[in-house]
Amino acid sequence: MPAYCDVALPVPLDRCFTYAVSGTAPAVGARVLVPFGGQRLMGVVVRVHDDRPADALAVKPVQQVLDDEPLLPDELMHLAKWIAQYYVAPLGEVLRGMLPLAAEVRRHFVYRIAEAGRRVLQEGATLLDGSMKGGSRRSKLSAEDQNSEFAALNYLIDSNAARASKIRSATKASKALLDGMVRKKWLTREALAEERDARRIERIAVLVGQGTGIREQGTEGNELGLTTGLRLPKLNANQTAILAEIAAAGGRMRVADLRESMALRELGVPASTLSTLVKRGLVVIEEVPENFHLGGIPADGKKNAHEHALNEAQREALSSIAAAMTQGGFHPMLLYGITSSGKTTVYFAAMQRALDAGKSALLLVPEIGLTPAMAGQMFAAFGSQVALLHSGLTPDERAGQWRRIRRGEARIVVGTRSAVFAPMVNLGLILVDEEQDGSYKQEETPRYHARDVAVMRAKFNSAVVVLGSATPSLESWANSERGRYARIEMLTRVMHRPLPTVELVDMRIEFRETGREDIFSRQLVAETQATLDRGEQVMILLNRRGYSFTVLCRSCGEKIECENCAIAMTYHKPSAQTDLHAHAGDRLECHYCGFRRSVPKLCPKCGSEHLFYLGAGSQQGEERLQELFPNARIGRMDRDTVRGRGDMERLLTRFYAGEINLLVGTQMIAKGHDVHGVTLVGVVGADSALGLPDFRAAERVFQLLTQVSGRAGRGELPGRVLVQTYHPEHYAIQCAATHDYTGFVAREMQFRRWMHYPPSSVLANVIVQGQTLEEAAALAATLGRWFDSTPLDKVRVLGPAAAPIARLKRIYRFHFVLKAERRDALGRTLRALLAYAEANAVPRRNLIVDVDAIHLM
DNA sequence: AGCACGCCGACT
DNA sequence: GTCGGCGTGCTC
Repeated sequence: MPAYCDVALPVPLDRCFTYAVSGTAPAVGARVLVPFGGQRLMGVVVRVHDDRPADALAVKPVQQVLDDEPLLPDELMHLAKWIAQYYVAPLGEVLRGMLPLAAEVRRHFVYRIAEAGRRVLQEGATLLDGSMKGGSRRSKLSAEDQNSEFAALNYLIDSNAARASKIRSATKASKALLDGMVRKKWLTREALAEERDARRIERIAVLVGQGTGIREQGTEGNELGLTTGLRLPKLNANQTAILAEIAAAGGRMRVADLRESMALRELGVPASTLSTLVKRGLVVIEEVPENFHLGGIPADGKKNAHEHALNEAQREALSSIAAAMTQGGFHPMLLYGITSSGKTTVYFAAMQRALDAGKSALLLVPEIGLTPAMAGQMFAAFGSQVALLHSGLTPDERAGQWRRIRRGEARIVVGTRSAVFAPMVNLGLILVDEEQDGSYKQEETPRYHARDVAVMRAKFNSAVVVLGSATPSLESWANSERGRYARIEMLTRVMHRPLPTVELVDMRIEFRETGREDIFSRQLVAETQATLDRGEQVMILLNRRGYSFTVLCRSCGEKIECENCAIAMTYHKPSAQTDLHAHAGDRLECHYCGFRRSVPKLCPKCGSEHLFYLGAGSQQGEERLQELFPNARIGRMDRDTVRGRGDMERLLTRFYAGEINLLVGTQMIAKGHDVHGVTLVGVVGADSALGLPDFRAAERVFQLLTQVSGRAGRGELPGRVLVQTYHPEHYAIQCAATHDYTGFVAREMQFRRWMHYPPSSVLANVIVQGQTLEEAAALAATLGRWFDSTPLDKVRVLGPAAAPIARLKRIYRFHFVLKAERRDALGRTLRALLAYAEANAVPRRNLIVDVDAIHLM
């Protein structure tokens, strides 16, 4: 019987730890609770063995095995190891990201009184007196806190050990105060961790007498049909109403639903009425683990309903995907379908085919793509087989969904980035919608790209993976050119609607002719007016939020920078009522760290009063549009007006209903909304990104322009797009204007080849950070010396250089960019670099390794 | 990453 | 002389 197991723990260490097991060894893939340092952590067993560790004395025992069977199937363990290797990330941190079951373990500390604490308490009177006199004295504690300390000591002398929350409620002693007492050795603290059932308990009101046949005897007794044989106590109107409600629901009803329904009827039945009924024995409350609720959506949709509506291109796409599934084995595919070609319909049909074949299917969508409308469609089509995984779930809900999927109850899963780890049973199909979307890349360790993980997962599962996009990333396009991905094309819009006509407005000429720096060109103003006059709708993309994105001092030339970041601050005007910010005053805001400050009257650097507000954001755009079109019904969509999920839906609903006929916003408005009344799309300042020091700038601009253009003409009427630009000759702009994806790709590939950027190379960004400029520079120099002195195997290194954002949240940053022709060479170099860093006092926390970085900031 | 342990300044 | 600040180094 194996005596040891290796456990991956969620700590930034590139190794596992060995623990002793007693009795039956846990399975690989099971979670365990283990002591680690002064804490208890949840880890995942990665190996069970009998190899006595070199330092056998140090081995501690596993505290508790949390899963009898592997929680993570082999497939996901394999995937985790691949991610750890590929992204140079600790396995334990990868596994933590895969398991949304943190809610099932409760970690806490218990406090006990120590010898010193008892002494303090005994000598309490005198000590207290003494210290009170010193009142202010050395201790920063207030008299109140000191009293709490004594109260806590008194409390703990009675109750042997207690948790912080308990002590707090009894004595008002905060956790910080308790930890202070631990430092003074008055208390001891012990880390504990234990399993808990994360399922929500739901309360169900059940009529007493139900199931005895009484109810079924029907209406002869009285309208409640439950009185026969029972002495009917006197009931008031509220009580009768509740009983009637439960009876109408068949004698059992969730308490939450009951409340809802009583409230809806405006009966104003107080919650206490139910407890009265319980006390009187007429109703019992059952507590059962919560099941999944569909909120009244029909459980099973019409089978293959979507396939009826398929056009020829869609049918062909579907049959390619279906054929791959039938054939079996790993089939990566790129679905290149122009905007409004109906990719979503194909996804639905393909998922249905997977179900028909007894397989499960996973649909990944960008963060912003999982709208309630989309969720509604999923439920309508697949009913209770659907599980949703998105950032809006509480940890408990997430755990609940995860379990449903793991048990095989949910065979259709829709979710954002981390849903790529959903524990699907019999996975047959993975779909990645908008595969080029940047939100698939996780911006913290492990820095994986969900699209690439999806491809590997499909490979490990011999499944079909479909990457869908109107503007595929260059990486995916290159893979399809090389034949690594099969390419499916859908090049016509549904109903044969024409693509919108795109016209460029050269803002240099506009300035020359008007002599003014207006946000909106004369042409855009005129066409907007004409479109609104025809009763049609307009969307205007203004891809910066706030009012002005820079405040410049005309005297010294400095821009006002954030205190924490090397970033110009954005000016936000006093709130229009559309802003949801609680304190939406006149302010400057840093869009990277959230820092806010008041708007200075004088330049903070030189004291000049000649401050100049530069560049128009969406807020200013809205204001200007209100001046230009006083009769338009204007809406604004950006992070200031859309905070929660519901906000976006509400705004879109109003837009859809025509309550809004002119919508201005940031790139949020470009993503996938299907509003049929839009016939004009205006694009303002989207090309400013072309000036950024970012090798993907042109690709991003092209994608954004294509996406937002795709919002025009989705209904009966043809669409038109006006793009205001200072770079009308740039190929990203030109190709977007002519709907020429392949033309764009050809030009951009050439650039990437020349510069050895992906997909002509593989790339990693290594950021070196420090609290001070000196520290960061010194660490960067240390690594720089390694690069200088080490012969690298087909890896080019750029740097050290100041990172494009040289300071972020008060951290100074330098970076290296590594480019290699081959993946394995890059990985070897990164690992060697980390080894050198460890050996040369460069702490791991000062290094960020970003493999396949999507931006180099 | 936590969290321990250990060395140093501030105040009785 | 003690407390509490925070810099180094380890975690099976």
